[in-house]
Amino acid sequence: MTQGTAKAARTPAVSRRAVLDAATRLVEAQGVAGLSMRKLAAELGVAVTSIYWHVGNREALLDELVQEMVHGLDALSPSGPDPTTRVLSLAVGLRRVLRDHPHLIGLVNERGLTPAMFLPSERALAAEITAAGLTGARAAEAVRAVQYHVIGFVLVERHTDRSPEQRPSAEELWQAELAAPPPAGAADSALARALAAPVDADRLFEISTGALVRALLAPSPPARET
Amino acid sequence: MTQGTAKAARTPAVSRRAVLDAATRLVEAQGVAGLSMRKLAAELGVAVTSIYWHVGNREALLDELVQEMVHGLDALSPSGPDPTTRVLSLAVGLRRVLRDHPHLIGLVNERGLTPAMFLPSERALAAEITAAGLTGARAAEAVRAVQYHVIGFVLVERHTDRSPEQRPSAEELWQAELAAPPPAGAADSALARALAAPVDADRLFEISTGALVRALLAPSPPARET
DNA sequence: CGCCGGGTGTAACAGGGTTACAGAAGGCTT
DNA sequence: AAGCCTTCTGTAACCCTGTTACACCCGGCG
Repeated sequence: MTQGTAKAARTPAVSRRAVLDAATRLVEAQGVAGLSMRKLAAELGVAVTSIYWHVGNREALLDELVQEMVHGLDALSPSGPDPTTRVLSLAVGLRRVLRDHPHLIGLVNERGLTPAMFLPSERALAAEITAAGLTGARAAEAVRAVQYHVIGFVLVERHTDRSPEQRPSAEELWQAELAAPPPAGAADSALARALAAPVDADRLFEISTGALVRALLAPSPPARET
Repeated sequence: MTQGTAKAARTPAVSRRAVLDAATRLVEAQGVAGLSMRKLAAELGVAVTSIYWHVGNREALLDELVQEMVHGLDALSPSGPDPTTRVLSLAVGLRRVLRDHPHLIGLVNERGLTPAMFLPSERALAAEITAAGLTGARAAEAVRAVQYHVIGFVLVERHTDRSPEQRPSAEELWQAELAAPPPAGAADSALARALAAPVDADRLFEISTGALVRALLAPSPPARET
């Protein structure tokens, strides 16, 4: 179904490509929830059934979008002199790609394509972490730790980005904390002031990822000595 | 609107509490998307408008649910002898609570209540990190790094949990990697085998969080010296 | 007694995904 | 050339969603 292998009969009003492009545009503009088959048809000046003809389904349409977007993740190559900075460069690149397609993670999540999506970066990470001297299960844990950290970070970022009006914002909450002097445990006013400031996501990512990677690639075993 | 302060006239068919409880049940069972006002009304044996009378809105209803659930996050207390293990215990507790309410994060996210939700844990983390010797901006960065890490980890976990059928599972992908010997960079077969195994989330969380916290609380400054 | 107001129900609106069905138009076979 | 077959489009409907205008019931109060 959907196209087959024969040639086009009449000159089509829309093509599968046009539908996919318009859908991409809609998703990028209004999010996944903003993609409706009727809106799509209206934007293309076409009846809804034509959409259904070219891409069979809303699910299938999203599937296709995800497949296309995921291919943008293949070109991740590390850079830097030592393994630590190379792993960090991979993490930074992965975050950048994920941030550039904010709806990608959600889509991939709904479609259950997460493993396939992250295989390329997983492979690159594995190579660098092997080069750093880790092997076997230790290396696998390090790979996954970095992956989870980066993906999770972007997910949190996306969450905070998507809610423009925070009822009691973190800033307000911590400024209230500053007002009431020392009844709770907020003794360090500099800390409270810093927590009242908005998050510098770039810097935070650099710091936390750097700390994680350095600790993971350190020679000492991951068990703590009290 | 919605109740006011007067006494009940006739014996009401449903109460605000009953609506909230039924809604909680529905959300826990079928997720946020599974909560529809009509389903809710049907389950309570009542017309839709009654739902609207007691809780004004779907948004308001979800708001209320979130408020109730968030209060379950207040009781997080650290345990352990040294700051590192105490911070780790906070991280573990936060992850446990979040995992126990899988829909909580999504709800809170949609409602923009994330800062309020995580203020208690933020406060506890700040206290422990201060006790570890960090101050001011450094301490704030550490607090947020741990927070982002834990929340992100749970988000990733939730994502992987919610998709039961992964088209090409990570296991299959890495086993295919094992079959083709050394054309790509997958030299370490033990690593590939480890990556082909399913993720042990508990262990991974312990390892990655431990590494992160230990690196963050280490005396050396977070800037890397190339 | 009549009025007021809390609480409920009926029915409708707009907007979503999806599809049964009819039709148009070119390519192909006979 | 006639006719069928396939591709593609449009109309109209079905069922779902959130939401609301309106009428209604019924206990308390003046």
